[in-house]
Amino acid sequence: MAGYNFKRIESKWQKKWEKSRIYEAEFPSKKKKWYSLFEFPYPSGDGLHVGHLRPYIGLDIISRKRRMEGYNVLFPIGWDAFGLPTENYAIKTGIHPEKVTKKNTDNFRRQIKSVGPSLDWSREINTTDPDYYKWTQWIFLKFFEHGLAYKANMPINWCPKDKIGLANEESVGGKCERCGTETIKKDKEQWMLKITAYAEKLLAGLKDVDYLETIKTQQVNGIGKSEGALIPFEIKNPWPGRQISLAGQANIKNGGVEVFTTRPDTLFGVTYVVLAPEHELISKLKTQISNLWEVEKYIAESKKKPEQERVVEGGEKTGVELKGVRAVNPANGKDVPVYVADYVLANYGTGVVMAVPAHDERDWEFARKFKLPVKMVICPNYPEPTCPPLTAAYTGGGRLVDSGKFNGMESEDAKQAITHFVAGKKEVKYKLRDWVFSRQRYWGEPIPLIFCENCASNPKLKDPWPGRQKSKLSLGEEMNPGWIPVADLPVKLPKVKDFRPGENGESPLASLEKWVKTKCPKCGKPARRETDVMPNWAGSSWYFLRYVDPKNKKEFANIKKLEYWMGAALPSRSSKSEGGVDWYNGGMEHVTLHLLYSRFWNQFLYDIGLVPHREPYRKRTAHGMILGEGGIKMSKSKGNVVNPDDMVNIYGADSLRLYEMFMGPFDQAIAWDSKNMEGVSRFLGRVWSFAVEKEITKDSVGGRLEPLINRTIKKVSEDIETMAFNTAVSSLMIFMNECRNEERIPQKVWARFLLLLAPFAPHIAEELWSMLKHKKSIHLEPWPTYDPELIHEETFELIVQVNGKVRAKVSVKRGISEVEAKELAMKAPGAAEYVARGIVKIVFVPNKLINFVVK
RNA sequence: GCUCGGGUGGCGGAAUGGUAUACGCGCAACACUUAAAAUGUUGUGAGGUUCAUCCUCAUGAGGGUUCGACUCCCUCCCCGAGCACCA
Repeated sequence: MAGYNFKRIESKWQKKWEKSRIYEAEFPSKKKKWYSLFEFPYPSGDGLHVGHLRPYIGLDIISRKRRMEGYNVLFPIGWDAFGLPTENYAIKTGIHPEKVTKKNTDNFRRQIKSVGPSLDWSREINTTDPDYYKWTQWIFLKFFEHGLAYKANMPINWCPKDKIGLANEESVGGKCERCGTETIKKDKEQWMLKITAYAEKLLAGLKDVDYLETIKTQQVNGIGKSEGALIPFEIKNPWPGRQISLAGQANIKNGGVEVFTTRPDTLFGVTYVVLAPEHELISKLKTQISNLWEVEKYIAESKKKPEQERVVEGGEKTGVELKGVRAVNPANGKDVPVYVADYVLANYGTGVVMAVPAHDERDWEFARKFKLPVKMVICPNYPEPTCPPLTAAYTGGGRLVDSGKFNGMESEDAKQAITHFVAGKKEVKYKLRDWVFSRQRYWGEPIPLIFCENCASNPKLKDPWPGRQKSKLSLGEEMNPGWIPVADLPVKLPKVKDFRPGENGESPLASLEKWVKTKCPKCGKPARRETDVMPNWAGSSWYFLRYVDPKNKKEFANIKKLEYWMGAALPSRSSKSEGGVDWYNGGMEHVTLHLLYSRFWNQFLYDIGLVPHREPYRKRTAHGMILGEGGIKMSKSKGNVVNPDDMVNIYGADSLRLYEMFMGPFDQAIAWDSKNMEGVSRFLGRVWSFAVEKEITKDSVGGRLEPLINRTIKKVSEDIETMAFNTAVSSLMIFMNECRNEERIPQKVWARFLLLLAPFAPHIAEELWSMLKHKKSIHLEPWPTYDPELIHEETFELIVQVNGKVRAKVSVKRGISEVEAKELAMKAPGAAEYVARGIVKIVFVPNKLINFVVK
C-alpha cells in the first residue's frame, strides 16, 4: 500500500464533500440547531496568512463535532468587503474596487477551501453586493424612522496638504497616513446613530450572555457608565452693581455652571473649578476676565493640539486662571478660583469640573503645579482623631471631616445627603458617544437619504409615498427637516472615474452632479442626494442575521428562519427572547466596537419587533493572534508572512490544521514556527502507516486499549468544548504512541480513534474511514461516547510520600483501602527507612497517593 | 496610571492543592542504507553520586497557609493585550 499521499486524499475528499453538500445547513429541520460563527474576513489584496485560519479551524472543529452529535449546523462564511485598503488601492491604480474585491475574494475563497473547513458555501454573502447592502440601507432607514439617526456637526480629521478628510485609522497619531502632515479637526455635518440611547440596554444585556470575562469587561468599559450628581455652582459677580447676563441652567438663579461629579461627598473639599477650553461660559464672561488675552491664547493653543497630544501619558497639566471670575461652592458659600484647563473634556459630563485635589489624582496634580490649596474632607481611618497628612490624593471612601454638619458621615451616605443639601440632582453619564455614521468616501454603502429644500420649508405639505403612514412624519423627518428616505432600495453605488475624496472633504460621490441631482420622493420637487457613505462597521453589524436567509429578496431575513436559527421567538408567539448565534469567535481587537455596534443593531431590531432574540450572540470567545517567527506581528513589510498555500503544499491541509491547533493555547498569542509542522506531519504519517500496515481485527471487545480509548474520548470531547485544542491533539498523539506496540488493533477501538480525529484532520480520517468499507461519510457518524467505568486501568501506581516528598511508587490494584495501602507502602524500599522514624500522621488519597508525616 | 492575561527545560508548551517538566520540536546514540534523506528504537531539566542506584536543587523574586503549593494568600519584578485626564 502506498504512503500517505495527502495531496491525492485531500483534493479527492474536498471534491466529494462539495458535490454531496454534506455541510449545508437544512431548513426546515426537526433537528436541534447549532449556529457557529467566526468574524467574516476583509478580503485584502495580500491574501490570507496562517493567522487568519486559526479561528476558522477552531470553529470548524466545534461545528464538525456538533454535526456528529446530531445537530443541524449552520456554519457560514462571507466577505466584509467594503473598506479603505481596497479604496486606496483603487485610487492608486484606477482599478475599480469592485474588480479588486472580486479578485481578492476569489483568492481568499480558494485559500480557505484548501484547508477543508465544513463551511456552508451556499450561504456566502458579500457586504458589497447590492442585494446585501440594500438591507443595510433598509435597516439604516429604520433607525432614521425611529429617530435614532440624526445630522450633527462633528469634526473630521482633515489633512491640509492633501485636502482630504481622513478616517480615524488613517490619521495615525494625528498625522496624515500618506504625507505625514499633521491633521486638523474640521467640522462637518455628519449622520449620527444614537447608540447612547441603548447604553443601559447594552449594559443590561451582558447579564444574559456567555462572553469571556475580559470581553464583558471591555464592553462595560466601552460603555463607561458612572453614577453621580449635577451640582450647581454660581458665578460670583465681582461688580455687584453690574448685571451679568448668563444663560443659566435650570436650577441656577443668577447664572453659573453645573458640574458633574461622582463624588458629591467631597464637595466641601472643592478648592477651585475648571472649565474645558471649549466651554461656552468663557466667551460669556469675557467682560469680566481681566487676563482675557492670556486665556484666549491658551484656548487657541489647546485647540490646535491634536487630541493625542492633549492626552499624553503623564503629561504636565496646563491651564490658566480666569482672573476676576470666582465660583461659589454651594455647600459652604465660599468662593473659589475658576480655571480653564484642557485636562477637562468638553464632551463629557458638563465640561466643568469641581476640583477636589485631596481626593482626585488629576486635581491633585494640577493643584500642586498651580500651588492651589488641598483640603482633606474624607478620612480613611476615622474615628482615629488625626488623619495622616496626604502625600497623594486619597480616592477611597471613609468618613467625612471638615464638612460642616456632615462630619462623621460615611462617604457613601454623604453622596446623597450633600446632593440633596445643595439642591443638586442625581445623574448618570456614559463614556459611550453617539456613532459617527458618515464617511466622506467612495467604497461604502450610500446613505439612502435625499435632501429636499421644499420639504424642509414646508414639512407637512405633501402626502408621503404610498405604503407609508399618511400625513404623519416619521421621527427622523421631524428631527432632520428636509431629509427624506429613498423609496426604492438599494441606492446603488454609482460608478465614478476618480475615487479621491473631494477637495472640500466631500465624498467622491459629490462630484457626480447627475447622480446627486434627483427628485424628492415625497413632493417630487428637485432635491439632492446624500453623498456620504456608511462606515465599515455597517455591513458587519447585522451579517449574522443574513446568513439564516441569504437569498431573500423581500426581507433581510425571514422571521421563521430567524426564530429557528436564533432559538428564540417573537414576543407575540412566546416569551423566549434569549437566543442568538450559539458560538461567536473573533479577534480581541473587535471586542469593543464591532461587538457593541452589532449588539446595538440587534437590540434595536428586537425592540421594533423584527428579530426574535434580544442579544445577537449567546457565547463569544476570542482567539490569540499568530505572530511571525521571532514573536513579531506578521506583516508584508517585515517579510515574515507565512502563506498557508505553502504549508498546504509541503505538509498538507490536515497537517496545517493540526499544527495550528497544537501550537499552543487557542486564546493566546503565539509565534509561528514552521519547524514544528514536522511533529504533526509525522503523527499523521504514523496514523496512515499504522492503518495500512497493522491488522485491524473484527474483535467485538476493545481489549488492552479499551481504557485508553475511553480516556481519549473523554479528553478530546471535553477539550473541544473549552477550546483546549492543543491538549486534545496531544491526547490523540498519546493514543497513537501507545498503538505503536500493537501488531493488531480491534476495529472497535480504531474506528473510535478515527471519529475523534475527524474534526481535526477531516481528510485523512475520511480516507481511513472509507478503507474500513464504510459508505457514509465519517463526518455524519455519531460522535463517540465513553464509559466512565472503563477509563481506568485495573492497577495504578500508588505514590508513597514522606513529608510530602515522593519516596517510592508501588503498583497496586485500584480501589485499594487505606489499611492495605499503608501495609504495602511502609514496606516499599525508599520509604521504609523514613517510616521507621515514627509516623505522626497519614494522609491517604484513594487511587492516588499515601503520605506519611514523620518526625 | 488603570483593567485583564501571562512568566515552567535549549524551544512551543502540559499539569481538579497530590508523581512538575505530558505532547511536540530540537539534540545525541543506535538500527535500516554503499551513503544520505526519510523512517524506526532509545535517551535527553540542572548539579552531584553509583556498574544499576540514590541524593540535592529547580515552575520570575521574597514571604505565608498546608501533611503536601506551578496551583491558594500577601509584597515586589518583568512581558503581552486593551483602555487611557470620562471628574
